[in-house]
Amino acid sequence: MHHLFSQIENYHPLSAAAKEALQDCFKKITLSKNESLLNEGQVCKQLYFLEKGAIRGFYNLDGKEITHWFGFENDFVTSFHSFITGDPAVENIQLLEGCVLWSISKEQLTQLLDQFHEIERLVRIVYEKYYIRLEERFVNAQFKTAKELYENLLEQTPHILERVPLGAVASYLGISQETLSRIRSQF
Amino acid sequence: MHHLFSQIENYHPLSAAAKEALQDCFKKITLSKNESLLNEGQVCKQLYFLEKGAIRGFYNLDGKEITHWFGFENDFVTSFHSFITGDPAVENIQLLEGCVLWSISKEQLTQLLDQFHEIERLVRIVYEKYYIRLEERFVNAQFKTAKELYENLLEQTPHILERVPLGAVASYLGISQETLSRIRSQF
DNA sequence: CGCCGAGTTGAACTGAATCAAGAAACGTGG
DNA sequence: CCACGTTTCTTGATTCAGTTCAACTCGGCG
Repeated sequence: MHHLFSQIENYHPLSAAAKEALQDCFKKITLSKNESLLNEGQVCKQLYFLEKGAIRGFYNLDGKEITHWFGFENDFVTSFHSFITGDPAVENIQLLEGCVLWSISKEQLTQLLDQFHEIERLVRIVYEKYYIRLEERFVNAQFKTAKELYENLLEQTPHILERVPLGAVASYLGISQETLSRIRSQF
Repeated sequence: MHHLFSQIENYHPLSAAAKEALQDCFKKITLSKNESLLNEGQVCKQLYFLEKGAIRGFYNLDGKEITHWFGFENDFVTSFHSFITGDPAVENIQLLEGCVLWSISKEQLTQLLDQFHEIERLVRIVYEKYYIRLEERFVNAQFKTAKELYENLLEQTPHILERVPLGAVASYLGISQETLSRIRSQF
């Protein structure tokens, strides 16, 4: 739990009271490779903090699995759309490795947001960071060649290439697995 | 100002005190077509609410202007990355039509976030909505043909096609102006 | 009236997808 | 610890959607 809070306080420091309240909510989960956190059609009612391991979010398109995000150590993970709106998720969340997670329910989080201004702030700041991440990825994705996308990945998030099957990386970049394989062989 | 608050309270209702404080901060601005709200290299220190008109955000890539978002009536508008991080913006913000805007500075907003939990919540909820929007657009953009992108635009945001020059729409969709022109002629 | 920006149309080119087959790596049970 | 089947990755040949470059049309505005 130590680690969880040191990461959280990287975003925004918390009072003892707020930490205590959070402590009562977060539950530790350990799952093994290939297990699912969420299947499409379900409503995502949990927010997770990923302490150790790797996770992917993917959806099905014409019989293919399109991975649209990865989660690694110290990432917050959820099916954002479903978690916020309460709609059934269109995506699946699956473990790429055995993982150690901390879980909190939407209900619990909502209560904490009511009770603690500082937790509302924490969440606001986390959103800012994640919005910027998504924006950067979006701007990057458009108007870049497959080779440039690969180079960006190599520079910015090389751990993805090391820990994730090629097919998942390819769909994440928006290119075919064959193309990614060919590009990689040039390096 | 009436209108501004009715829109804001669509996201989250506010107490009289919070509204009063906001009222003191928001300043009305009227600008005409083609004027700039922000140029690349500047730090964006203002958040705008767009009451009337149309705006685009674009950046330069290989001598081309890539429009990556549009703002219309009732949108919040800023150079998000720059506003949050304080880094110089890579993008420009330009009016596509004459606009009526309400402006608040980052400094002012920061103070309000400290004073009012409910404003912190308002902002948090606005972020959620905008994050979901961006996510949807991102998922849409990847793996769709030019024709599908056009059809989506027609269905979901036809006002963009009606109020924006074709070249800007094309770069927004991530396709060339010529391709967009050809596709449009098929309908 | 003639210029200028915006949009259209045509022809050639190309990056990446697709289809197809084979090689390597992986892990599971005998 | 090896054999077999499955999944993952590579390589080749072909095809195609969309880009690029270039010329042309159209409508407004000084």
